[in-house]
Amino acid sequence: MELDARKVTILKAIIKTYLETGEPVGSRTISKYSDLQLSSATIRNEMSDLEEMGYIIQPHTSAGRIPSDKGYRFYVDQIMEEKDQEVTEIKELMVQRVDRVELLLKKMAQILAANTNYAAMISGPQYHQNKLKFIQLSRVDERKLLVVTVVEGNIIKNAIIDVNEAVGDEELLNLNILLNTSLNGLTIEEINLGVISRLKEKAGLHSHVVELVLNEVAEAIRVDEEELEIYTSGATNIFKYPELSDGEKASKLLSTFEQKEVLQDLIDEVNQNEHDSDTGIQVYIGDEMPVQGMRDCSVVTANYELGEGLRGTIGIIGPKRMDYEKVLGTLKNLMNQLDMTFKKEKGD
Amino acid sequence: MELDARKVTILKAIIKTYLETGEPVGSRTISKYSDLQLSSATIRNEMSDLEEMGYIIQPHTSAGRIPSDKGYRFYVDQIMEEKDQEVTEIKELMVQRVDRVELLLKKMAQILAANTNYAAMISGPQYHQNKLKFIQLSRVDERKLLVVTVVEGNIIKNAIIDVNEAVGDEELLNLNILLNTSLNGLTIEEINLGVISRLKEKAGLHSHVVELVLNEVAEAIRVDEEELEIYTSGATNIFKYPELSDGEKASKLLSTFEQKEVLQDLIDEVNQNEHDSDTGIQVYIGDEMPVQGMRDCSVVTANYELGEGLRGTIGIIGPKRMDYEKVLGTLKNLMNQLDMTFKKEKGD
DNA sequence: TATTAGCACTCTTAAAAGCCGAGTGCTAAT
DNA sequence: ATTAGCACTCGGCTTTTAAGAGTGCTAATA
Repeated sequence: MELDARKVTILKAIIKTYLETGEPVGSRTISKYSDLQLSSATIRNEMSDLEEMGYIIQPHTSAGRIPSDKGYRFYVDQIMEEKDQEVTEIKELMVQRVDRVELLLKKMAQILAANTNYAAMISGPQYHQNKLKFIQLSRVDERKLLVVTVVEGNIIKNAIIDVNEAVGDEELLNLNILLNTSLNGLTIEEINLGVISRLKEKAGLHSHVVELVLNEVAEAIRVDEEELEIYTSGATNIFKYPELSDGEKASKLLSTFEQKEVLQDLIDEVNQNEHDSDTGIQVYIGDEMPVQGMRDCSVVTANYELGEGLRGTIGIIGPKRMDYEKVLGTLKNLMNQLDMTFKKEKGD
Repeated sequence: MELDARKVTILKAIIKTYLETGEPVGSRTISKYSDLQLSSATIRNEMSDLEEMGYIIQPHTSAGRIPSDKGYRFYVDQIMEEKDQEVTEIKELMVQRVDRVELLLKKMAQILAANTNYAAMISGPQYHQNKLKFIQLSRVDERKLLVVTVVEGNIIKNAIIDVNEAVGDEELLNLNILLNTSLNGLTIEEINLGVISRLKEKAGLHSHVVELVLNEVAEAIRVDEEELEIYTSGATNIFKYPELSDGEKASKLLSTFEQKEVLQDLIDEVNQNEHDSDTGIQVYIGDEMPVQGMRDCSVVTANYELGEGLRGTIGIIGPKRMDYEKVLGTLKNLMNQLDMTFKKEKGD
């Protein structure tokens, strides 16, 4: 059977209506609603076809039709091509002074959740490829040193280490100079054994301290990786959608959403796919969802990038009947904003 | 009417049973369950009395009784006196290397939620009275300086500031020395205008930089205050309690729990009361709860202290029929662990 | 006098029955 | 190819019914 223009129109009308109401939509509704002047009987015939083709489903005889996952997929693919703008008020909020990436992400999650009325998640940046920008060693106690590590993108990590040896002021200064001249500009991967042993050699007496410091640098990265920095917001928005908010489902869903590991899995999965590499936006509908326990939902994901190689993932999670247009619009918009903001900062 | 020993026994039995089952408990149950050998009829009479005295309630005629808030209160006060130990496996988890307070708190919330099967919240430390321990200025770009602030308790804050003037290496060194000699050991409040103007004077040429740095120091504190650092975990545990998990209530509750401001209000309230100043543990039951939207719950709060003046609040939120014994035990235990850990570190 | 047995009564909850209406599928007419 | 019309289906809602748990009261008992 052919999916001709009229069928497409009707299918779109069905999905759109369903997105709004959340109720199965019947032939009469479409007959009145859509601009093509057809009787409900005709619509019924078409709907029958559409059902046979797998785009819509009847939850039970004598109910209207609801979109199948395939139907949603069709719809999403359609508007993916069409949409591209729509300016939201995210702009103003972005202007606010943000000095820590963490804060920015938290805020972004909140904005997204508030704007879309769905749940939002944002993974913190994973910065494997990042260059070390700066190391600073300072004494805070007799035998405690503060190690501050700054990597490209101005991500700052602190750690306090116990050293068993006394380190004089001058020695400390030298260590700082040594560390910075040797390591700055290198990526994490580039700091290999060769570099390290050379470093220790030069450090002479205090090679032990160097070792501790390097541990901290590595640790800072490592911790960050396994720490699953994922910010979420608006989880309770799901209560706005009856089909998700009955006890059983809500419980499972919220629990899933609370488990950062699971979200991490989702993000990993998403990053492997990357099939719409243009914008990096992907949509998973229902059973397409890689994560068990969210099979009643859809998720729209996007990759963001803050400056050099600092990239992470955003996800909007909502019911299958989520307003894809709006979500896609909002996301694209946010991406633009981020781009602008960080281009500007870079240009400064 | 007198609350004699037998009434107390019966009351306790009722509450205990109710805590386990979550269902109204009838006279027959108690008659069989409790060790005092009485017929259900007698129990009924006593229950009637207890109801009249306000300790228990009949949700409707011909249902069993459930504890009133007053009843819970009685019960809690009883075991408050009794309990004091019970070692959990929190210990092991605490041993894990924790260098950032933030991480520790997150982990604590998780442990508490997992251990109790209720929701847990922990407020970050509020450190008004804290002494500045150390300031470090470093250059990261031509015109950008990194300001690292360490306060007592090894809380570290970073900020990057733009300076419009070039600052040479030597000048930077001098500024560092100046800042540290002038400010170290002072509390935030002690850094007043007098100190500041003296400082600027000494800084001479770079008084502008000093100003920026001080702004950052202040900002670091301020941000922290309004940033509402509250960590939560186990919100979805409420689905384990049918009386909380019906759509309406669950939604309201979880939303409340998601709003950090509200939780902050709760904590503020708690801190004003402080009536059991011994352990700082307080229990709010039902309508005693300062926060609207959690009136169907109870919350057990405690104050923790990490080292000098670094104090915050912990809350366990669950149904009114929460296992007070366990929660109180767990909390006290955690307090001890914290004390031990930080005493030890201090002694090191 | 305190306790207990017994019984009628109440009220909730669960299941069953019945009704309503939206929506379909099919047929016949246009 | 489209439409009108009609019988039929089936989920959701309300009402009814039944069952069960628990009480309160009274009268018997120790």
